[in-house]
Amino acid sequence: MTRRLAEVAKKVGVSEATVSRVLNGKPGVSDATREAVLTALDVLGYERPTQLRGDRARLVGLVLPELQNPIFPAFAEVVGGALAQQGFTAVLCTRTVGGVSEADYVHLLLQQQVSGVVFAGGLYAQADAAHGHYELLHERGLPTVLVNAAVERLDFPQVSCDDVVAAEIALAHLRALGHERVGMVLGPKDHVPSRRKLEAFQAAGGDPELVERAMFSLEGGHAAAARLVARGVTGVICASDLLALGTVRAVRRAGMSVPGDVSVIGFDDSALMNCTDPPLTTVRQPIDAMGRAAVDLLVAQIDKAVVPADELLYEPELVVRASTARVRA
Amino acid sequence: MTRRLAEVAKKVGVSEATVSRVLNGKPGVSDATREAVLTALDVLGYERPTQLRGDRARLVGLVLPELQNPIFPAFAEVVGGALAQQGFTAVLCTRTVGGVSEADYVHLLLQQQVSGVVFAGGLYAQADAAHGHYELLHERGLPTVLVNAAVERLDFPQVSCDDVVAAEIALAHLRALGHERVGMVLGPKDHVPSRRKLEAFQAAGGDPELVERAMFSLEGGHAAAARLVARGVTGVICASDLLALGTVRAVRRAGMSVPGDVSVIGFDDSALMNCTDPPLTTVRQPIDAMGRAAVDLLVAQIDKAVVPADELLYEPELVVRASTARVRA
DNA sequence: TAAGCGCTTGCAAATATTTGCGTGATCCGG
DNA sequence: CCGGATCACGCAAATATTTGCAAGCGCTTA
Repeated sequence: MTRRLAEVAKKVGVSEATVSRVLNGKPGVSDATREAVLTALDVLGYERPTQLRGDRARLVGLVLPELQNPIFPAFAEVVGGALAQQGFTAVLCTRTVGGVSEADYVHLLLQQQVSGVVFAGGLYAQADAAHGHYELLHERGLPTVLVNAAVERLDFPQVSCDDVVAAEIALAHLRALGHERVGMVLGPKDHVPSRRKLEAFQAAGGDPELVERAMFSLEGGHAAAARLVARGVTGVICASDLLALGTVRAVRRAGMSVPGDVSVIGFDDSALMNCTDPPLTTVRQPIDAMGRAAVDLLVAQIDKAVVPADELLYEPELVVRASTARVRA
Repeated sequence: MTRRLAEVAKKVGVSEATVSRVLNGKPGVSDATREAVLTALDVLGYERPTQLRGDRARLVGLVLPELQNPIFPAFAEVVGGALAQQGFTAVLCTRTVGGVSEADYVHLLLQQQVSGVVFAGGLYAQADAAHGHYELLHERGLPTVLVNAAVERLDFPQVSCDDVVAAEIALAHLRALGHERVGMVLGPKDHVPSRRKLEAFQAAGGDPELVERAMFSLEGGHAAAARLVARGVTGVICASDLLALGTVRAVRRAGMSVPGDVSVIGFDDSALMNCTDPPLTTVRQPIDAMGRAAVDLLVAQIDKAVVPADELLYEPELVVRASTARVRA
């Protein structure tokens, strides 16, 4: 099989130079010609030399809801590193105020011919309306992994932190310290991890009356926790560290102290939570292991392996610092 | 099949010039003619030729040294958002342990046919060795902007925070509080912003003997600050908030308190620095303005405008919180 | 070490698109 | 019905893009 490039060139009726340019994605080739060459390439079964050549770029979309919460950069770092080791590059997609929506990003990634997509902390805000783009991915057979973002109806492989365990150990910790009136500050109503935590909380005997919802921000946590504090809770379990920090602020604003009057537990154990005032007791997600698993699952799909659409549950662990204490007598 | 624009022109019975004007939305075409051309365009399935770099891959590389320091995610969010508004997508490139090097990322981005690259906090660690990939970008004429990462020899447009002012206001603040023995914790020796801060510090009468270097991490700050504390400083200016947090830790480890015995000033004003213990006095970089400026500069280059390779200096401001206090009598 | 092969690349010709300018048509107010 | 202003549009020059030729490069083989 000599002159492979020449052969293709002949078939399309262009010069070798042109085929070469197409192969390397060089500019200076019209779209029509490029298309023709690409087609001929496939027809002749030309084995596209390694890497991204004319082939799908070795890009992977990493869709995150935000970067404000330190857990997401941390996760991006893990996933980005793991992907790099496998020869992929992460395309970071973050929603911004007035910016691009998650669905827009999916279209964009599709256009960029990404090899796969990892969603972390997905689009809960419009749980019902906006599943269209997930289905689109599914139809196109594009490798996809969901992290902490269970979308029940679709069967993508999923990697999650076990929210049931998280809620249980948090509640158990507070109970062991003698707390009876324990409240919860969760994310939006359709945020699946929050919903799961709520269920576990109730199942363990938590009072569903003492549950507040908030946007995932410090300010949101502040507002929600203020309502809880007004109702006399002595312990608060939060769905993120940021919410916990907001809760601390709300407690203080009410003239009380953490953990003197109210104990606060966060979730994630994101960076710097041991530098806060007070150092935050929190439930750590094993993001390192989760990120790696997500990448493994994705790469397996890209390599055409059949990956079961199961949900891998990772066990969280309690990190006790100084925002929880024995309940005041 | 040739003369595609001509073909359309013939079909409608107008000149190529007119079709061209319609295509580009130029004035000087009657509504009726415009309509006719537009229709013919659809009928013939005309596809506007796309010059590769402009249209095919509206990607922009965003190269960051890490994501651990909250300033980088914050910056990524600003830049990503600004790019999205202009119709570009950010490809996040972060160095990771044992992962891809900055030079590797440049090659990768080049292969991806990105429209441009933004470097933030660049490759100072090998100031002399590793400029090759910058030169490569320069040769290829790829739009590039450097943020806080001055590379003197190359002429890329640059956006930076004014380190001289930063050092001056930090030192002035400590002096005003009566501090005489003020030390500095900087980044690696060839980190340009650190070098500039050092120069300004000395120029303002700071003692160059009381300057320590560290890797940009909390632990690095801890180690460097410990040496300073042992030499009896009462104030420490740090080159990042993370270093400052490490410094706080070092002070406490030495059995002293912040700000009671030692005042600490950070740099960046990254997120959550008002939740730390103590809330950190720090020099704020206007990252929002800087990120936007970087994107504007980049897009201008992509649009073929001539952008002067100047360095835009942004003025930092002091944010006084609770890690600085009057020197102990 | 030379020769051959497969591919890449500089260059210039060919081709396509945009734009400055002028012409002729049309529209108005005398 | 005329003169002048305005506008759409084509001509052709200017500019940009596409493509083939052939030289060049790096590799393997003789």
